[in-house]
Amino acid sequence: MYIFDSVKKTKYKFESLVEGKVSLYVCGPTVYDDAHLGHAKSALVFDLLRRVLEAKGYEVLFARNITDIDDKIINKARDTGLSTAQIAEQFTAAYHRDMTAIGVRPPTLEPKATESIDAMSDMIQKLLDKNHAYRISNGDIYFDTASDKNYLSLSNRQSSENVSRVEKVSEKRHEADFALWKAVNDGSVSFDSPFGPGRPGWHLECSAMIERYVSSGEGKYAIDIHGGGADLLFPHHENEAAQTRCATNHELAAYWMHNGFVTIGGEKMSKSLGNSFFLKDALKAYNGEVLRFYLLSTHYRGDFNFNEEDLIASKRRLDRLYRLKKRLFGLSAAPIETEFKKTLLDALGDDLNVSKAYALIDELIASANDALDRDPKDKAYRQVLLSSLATIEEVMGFGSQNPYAYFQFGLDEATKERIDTLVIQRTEAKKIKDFAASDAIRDELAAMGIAIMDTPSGTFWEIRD
RNA sequence: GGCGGCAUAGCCAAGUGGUAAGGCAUGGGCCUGCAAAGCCCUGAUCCCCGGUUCGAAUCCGGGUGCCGCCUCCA
Repeated sequence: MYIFDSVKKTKYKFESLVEGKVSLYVCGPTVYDDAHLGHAKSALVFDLLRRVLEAKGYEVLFARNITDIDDKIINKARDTGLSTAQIAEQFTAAYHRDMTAIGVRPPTLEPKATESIDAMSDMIQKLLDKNHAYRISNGDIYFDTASDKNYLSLSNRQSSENVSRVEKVSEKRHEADFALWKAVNDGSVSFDSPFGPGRPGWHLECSAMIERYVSSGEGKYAIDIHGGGADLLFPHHENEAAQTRCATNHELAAYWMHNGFVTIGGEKMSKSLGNSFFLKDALKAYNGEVLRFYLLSTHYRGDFNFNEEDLIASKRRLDRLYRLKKRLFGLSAAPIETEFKKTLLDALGDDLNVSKAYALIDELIASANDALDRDPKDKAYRQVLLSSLATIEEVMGFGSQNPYAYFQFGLDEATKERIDTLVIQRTEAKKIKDFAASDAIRDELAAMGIAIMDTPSGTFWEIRD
């Protein structure tokens, strides 16, 4: 397994801290709104990484947090008249629903910020004890960036001179110092702590939860891999790393991985730009697996420019996998180790070279169709093929749906029945060689967006894009 | 201004020294009553200039263009 470390900017052979085990932590969502395609991309990338590591035999501890307390959640609660807990609960459920739809498996651990306040208090206390943090008169506690000689080493910034746009607080020792704890005295949402009522700083959450739930203890690093979107490298991950480094005797992560952005028209998709494309809306028009296939189709480190034409091209590519599945429908075989699995994992093991993996899948499909044309009854071949397809489902996370249902995405039962009836009528017409009638029915179906295909085992139909 | 990324056929996109994977679209063939599906065939010398090398899309230097981080952000 090779991984590109986005801090050292080099691809390295991956060696886990503990033989046979991997700890992976990814920054999860702040649950104040629905997930957009950028959230989906990030979740998909690390879901794929986790699947690949597992397929390679590692036992993976995969943690992804839920930030369920934050100014944005408070604002949303105020705007809607709901409580922050209700907002957080609502959008956590929405997040889970959307992630499930695109085949992102639930993480091993999903710690919530509000349930980890004591872990954060512990870390703040350690930082205070070691003089890496200080308290100002209103009760806020700040991290002293100047006290960490390695601060800015993660994001490769020379000095904090350019880090001047953080909020101005006169009592801060340095402009770059960031809040660990915000004291609350006005009765708004707060949590009890040894430092009085208040709320934790965002950067602190991840460090504290990693230390509490994931860290293996006293090695050189707390965890193997820390992941997230490229926009988190600075300041979020820089600050996380500083907190962990100063509060404990270890660095935060042995490897850092950052995924590129989803862009629209070449510009980063973000809430602040107002060009967000919500996953739940995309899911109304497209099968979740199609979105998974599409969003994973290019290398994770590059930016991903979303557009519907490419999405349709991806859908057509995935369609081919499902047509092959139709040809094998109902067949099963005991899984065996295949050469395909080895080459697929080799491709993905090279810093998740998905393009290469997709090419292997395309080639598998073409050769399988060819082989099935020549000899549909070759049992040994079918066993190998079924095993290869099972590998695709397990590692890539797509291809697991019923192939007939896949091609009926979005149709209601009445429409399906209507189509089935027409197909039967057409078959009857064909039987008596009334081609004018059968072609007329085919045209009628085409007008409904339905394509039909005659095969040796019967006539099948598909919805067209 | 500081730091970083990207530029490969109509489109998407692999490929870090030896003469360009894969997909979508296009055109052709086989198959088909005709189609669809499927299979096969079909296209680029890799942004520009210079350099290193027997040899570079791949390394170095200089340009041009686009994007991102530096503020919450996947």
